[in-house]
Parts: sequence; C-alpha cells; structure tokens
Amino acid sequence: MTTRPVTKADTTGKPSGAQRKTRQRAAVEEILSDRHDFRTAQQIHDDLRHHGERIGLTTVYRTLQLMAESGDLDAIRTNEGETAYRRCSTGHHHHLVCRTCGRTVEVSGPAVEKWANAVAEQHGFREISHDLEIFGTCTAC
Amino acid sequence: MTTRPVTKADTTGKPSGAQRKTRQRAAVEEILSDRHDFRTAQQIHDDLRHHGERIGLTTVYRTLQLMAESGDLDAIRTNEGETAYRRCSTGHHHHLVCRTCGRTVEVSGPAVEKWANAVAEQHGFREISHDLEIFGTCTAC
DNA sequence: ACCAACATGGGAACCATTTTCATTAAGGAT
DNA sequence: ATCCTTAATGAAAATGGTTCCCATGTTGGT
Repeated sequence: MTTRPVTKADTTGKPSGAQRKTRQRAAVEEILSDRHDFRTAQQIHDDLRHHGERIGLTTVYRTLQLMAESGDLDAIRTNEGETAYRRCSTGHHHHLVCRTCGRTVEVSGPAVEKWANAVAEQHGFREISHDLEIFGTCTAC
Repeated sequence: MTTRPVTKADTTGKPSGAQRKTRQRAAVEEILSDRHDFRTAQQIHDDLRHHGERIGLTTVYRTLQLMAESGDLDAIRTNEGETAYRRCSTGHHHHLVCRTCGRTVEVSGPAVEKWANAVAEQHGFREISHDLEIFGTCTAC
C-alpha cells in the first residue's frame, strides 16, 4: 500500500478527544517494530499472547486498522482472504514479496512513479496515487 | 492481477473424466464475454438471475474457480475481501481507477514490466508477477 | 436405454472480520 | 489525589463471503 487519501477524521463537529495510550496499543506497536514481515491480525494476537500479553482479538483488529489508517502500517490482502499488516517505513516504496515464505523487500524507483503519473494525467485523472506489489519466489524457497 | 501460479489440478492419479458441458457453465461463460470489468461471484450470480437463468450460487463459485484455475479468468481480491473475476484479456495491462465513480481505464506500458522484473531478479526472486493499480479522480468527478 | 461419473444446488458449516454493549481505564479538570 | 467525561477494551454475538456436504439431476459413452 502506498499513498492513500485516508481522509477519516472528525466527521462530527464534536471536540473529539485524542487517542489514548494504552498497554495494549503499546504492545501491538512493539511487536510490529520487531518483525518486519507481513503478519495477520490473528498471528499478531498469538504472538502477543505468547509474550504473556493479555489482549483481546478485537482490540488487535481495531488497533491494526487504526494504525493502517494513520499510515503507520502497510496492509495487504493475502490470497487466502486475510489482511496482513507490516510496519510502514517512512518513504514511498513498493513491496517485493515472496509467494512462499512471505519474505518482503522494499523497493522503489522513480521510473514507475513517473510512468504512473504520466499515464494517469494523460487520461485526465487528478490526485494520483498507486499501489504496486511484485510477487515472486525468493532464493531460499 | 496478472500472472498467478494457481497450481491446482489433478492431484489424484485417476483417469479424471473431462469437463462436461452444462447449461450453467455456458451461461457463466457467456455473461463474462459480455462484460469486461471485474465482477464478484455474487454479482455474476445476480446478473444471471436477472437474465432469467436458473443457477445456484454454489455453482457460480465453482465454475469461476475452475475457470480461473484453467487460466480463462483473472482473479483479484478486492479491499472489501471479495474475489472478483474478469475474462482474461490477451495482453497484460493495469488499471487506472477513479476513486470517486469507479470508472476504469486499462493501461499498459513495457517500462513498468521491465522495471519490476529487473528489480525482482536483482533480489534473487523468480517466477515474477506483479499487481499495479493507479488511483485518481477522473475529469467527470 | 443403461449406468457410472460428473455436475448441481440448497442449506449447513467455516472463518476472518465487525458490531454490540457492558465494563474498564486514560487523562484533563478540580 | 479525586472526579468525571469519554475513549478503549473484550467477550460474545452478528455478519458476510466462500466452501463443504450430500441427495438429486445430467451428461455422454456403451
């Protein structure tokens, strides 16, 4: 996932308090900073439980969603229909994912960006963003 | 979605009789030859019902799966978690999608293909395929 | 026409994810 | 430190796409 206009905040005119720091959120954030590969909500939930964390599955789902919306995480849909998350590094980039073991390499290149923007403008599209994922089988697999 | 290794065929060593022609299969194939956009199994099921076809949802799912496995269809996972199918066009291309109205334009360019393959091989990946979707707001929106 | 294997389809089963809602706990105000 | 408003949590139930089960219907070769 890359540039995405996740405009989703303060739709009501209410004061809308800020997000709160909780043990559970910190735990999710921490486990994600350790592993750099894509993991599903359920896997993360298991990981946390094995680390002795008390956290509900629902909370994991919610936290991951929030983090993805705020751009802290990348999210992808696996072929099995699950959503997998991974910590988002700062710059714009794409993913090279191993179909077998899930190993992920971040790649980037101005060539694609230019091409995408050019093609889109050519068709009259504005506010352009794009998603690109490359799949393959890595050397280990 | 593009090249995807859906290896799943004849795992048993049995004679495995050929596929049979049925009214339902013909109907699914026909409706797909009309529309060129991605549609989910349920949408196709509705389409067929509206055309007066008597066909079960299960059969639609099965038929689409079979067709995708045999390479007649492209399959993608939507962000909503559904699987959408589309008749496999001859050439490889990508989609330029309007975020607002959903209008889709098919685009293609060898530049991206080359770049993706180069980057992947550079990292030792084999059997490369890739997904690329460009999003934007079209002139009408 | 006969029959074995494949196909169909309704409903139950699955399973990832969401929703509900009662309870807990941040964190600013007092 | 205590109150209090409101976000956060989580267990259980609901949802919804997809697959499984299996009794019944069809196909196509003999």
